[in-house]
Amino acid sequence: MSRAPRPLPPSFYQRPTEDVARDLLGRDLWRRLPGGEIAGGRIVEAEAYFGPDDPASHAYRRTLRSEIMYGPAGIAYIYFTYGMHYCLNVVCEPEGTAGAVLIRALEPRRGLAAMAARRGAAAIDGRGRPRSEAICSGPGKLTQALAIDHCLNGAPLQGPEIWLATGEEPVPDVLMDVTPRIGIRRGRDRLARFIVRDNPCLSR
DNA sequence: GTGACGATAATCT
DNA sequence: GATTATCGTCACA
Repeated sequence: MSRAPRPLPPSFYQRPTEDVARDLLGRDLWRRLPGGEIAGGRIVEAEAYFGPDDPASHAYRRTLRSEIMYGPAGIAYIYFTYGMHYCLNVVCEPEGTAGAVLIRALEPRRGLAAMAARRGAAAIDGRGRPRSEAICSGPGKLTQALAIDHCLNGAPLQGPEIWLATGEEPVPDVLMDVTPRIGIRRGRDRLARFIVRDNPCLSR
């Protein structure tokens, strides 16, 4: 007996950010692309960002941009950075407490050709086949592959444009690893990056 | 295989 | 005016 895949409910996200980040490994992220096709895959890398005590977090200071991290859980926080890239976060914690998880990498499972086409030459091999380890192996890559931009900032994560689901392939505890976060200057000491060890689709 | 570097614009001081 | 939760390309080994 198979259950229809159902989106993770807001209560999933209304917990300590670190718990959500760890629990997101192995879950599926799906996106209805502008053409209507469903694309996405399995989360293999995620980072937790906290509140006023975390200098790496946008919520270190409460500003117009970071206000969304203080809001209700279960919605998307998408920001633009380096003049070029979007990054996808999921807002966590009860309303009033800041926290979000940055989705950093997916193992592509569906819509590979469409995602690879959006990513360009770097995601296609010599024979024109999608390179699965190059499609969603980074926070900027996966938003490009899935057509995620500022228009989805604040969108609910229960669909229909974007949603997360239980996942068909859970991650065994022995394959989960924790490391410092990537690409930050302050807050490097904190172990808040969660990965599926040795997965070929991790970011660099 | 590694490391340096430029692109490019929103956000904040 | 400085900074940035990134990526692809280019040297060089």
